[in-house]
Amino acid sequence: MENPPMIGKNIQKIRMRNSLTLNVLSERSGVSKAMLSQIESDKVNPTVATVWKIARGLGVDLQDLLDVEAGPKRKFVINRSEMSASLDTGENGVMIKVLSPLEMAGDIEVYILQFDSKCSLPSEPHYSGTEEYLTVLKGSVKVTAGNNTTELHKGDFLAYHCDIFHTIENASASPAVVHMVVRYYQQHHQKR
Amino acid sequence: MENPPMIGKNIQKIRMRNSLTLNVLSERSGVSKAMLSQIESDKVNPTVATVWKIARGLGVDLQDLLDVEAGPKRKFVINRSEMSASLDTGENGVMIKVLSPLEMAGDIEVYILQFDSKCSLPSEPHYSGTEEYLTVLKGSVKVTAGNNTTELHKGDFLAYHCDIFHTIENASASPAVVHMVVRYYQQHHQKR
DNA sequence: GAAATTTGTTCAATATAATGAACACAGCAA
DNA sequence: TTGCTGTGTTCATTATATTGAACAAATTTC
Repeated sequence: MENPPMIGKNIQKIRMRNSLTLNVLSERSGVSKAMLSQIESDKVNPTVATVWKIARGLGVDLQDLLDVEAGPKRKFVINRSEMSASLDTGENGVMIKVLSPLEMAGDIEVYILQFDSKCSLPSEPHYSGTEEYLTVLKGSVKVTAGNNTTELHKGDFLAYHCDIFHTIENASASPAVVHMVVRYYQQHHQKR
Repeated sequence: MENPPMIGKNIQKIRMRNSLTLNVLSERSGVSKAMLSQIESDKVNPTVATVWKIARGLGVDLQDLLDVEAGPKRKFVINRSEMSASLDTGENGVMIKVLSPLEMAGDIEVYILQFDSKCSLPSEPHYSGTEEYLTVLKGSVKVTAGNNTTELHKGDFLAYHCDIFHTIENASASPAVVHMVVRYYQQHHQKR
């Protein structure tokens, strides 16, 4: 969204579609008829509370009145060879492959984690609201978040919040492979 | 969304997370420091234009400031045995295991797809904005979306929009296994 | 320690969102 | 024609969002 949203036309479109009159919408929403007219012709900058009332009166969600720009559809193919070089985490024995391309960073990221025997991968807390989805492809691992430990074996799936310190550990004598998805609810950006 | 949104706390949370001061955010957004303070303490009903400026200054989308508080934190462990029975798709030869629990349906869903040799899985268009993330765990598959076909081999990763008719096909003579994540951008809601 | 800088908060003034009433223009009935 | 009922638009007033400056409290600097 590059420009301030043009809510006026959206509201009018939805109102027309439902064959509602300004008087009726005014009654249903609690917003004066005059205000509705001025908003629809983009003559004023309405308050979010007012727009919310209108959305309620129309029976739609607030998001529907704000311009939801479709945004460019993305399609990324990452061949195994083009894949970004494996990261080393300082902790030895863990190989991290980033499957998702850089353009998706901060939105949703996909990794393959390869654990040697007897090694672990600690993680700092991510941004609040972030979630991780683990699928064990080979071997078994122990996931500890806070004071909560879960043991996972091949084929198991785990979804958990990761805004606290957490660690993934392979305590067994054989290697383990984990598919991991990190999803950021609100995209983060550079620090000051 | 049943009550008018509490944008104040959301704005403050994001600003704090990025260690931004009111002065800095004021410069970046073009909204006065005084206004920012009052908005964060929910003392006024800001204009949509103002909130949009703030979102721009924070580098986030307008939706992120209006979003209702992120519900209860979830943690799901799905053992391989407890996993929902494999779905049959009508098309023979494709086994679909749903890793993510029912509570996550419509938000983000995780599957393991097992393809026998020479079989395919067609899919109706999902909701607009939906994306799929494929990781090939074994074998190779061909993904066709619209008139666009991509060939993937073991270890490859693919991210693509799936609001059009698309199909995943295993043309080879050996079975294939695919890890698939479906992510719905806007939660769908009831029509009027 | 005191002064200077930075934090976020309130204050009075201004710009403007929001309102109810009056308005203009339609279609429709006598 | 003359009303009459409904549409959406402007008008004058009120309510309030927004601002720059002044403010107090915490932190840094000398």
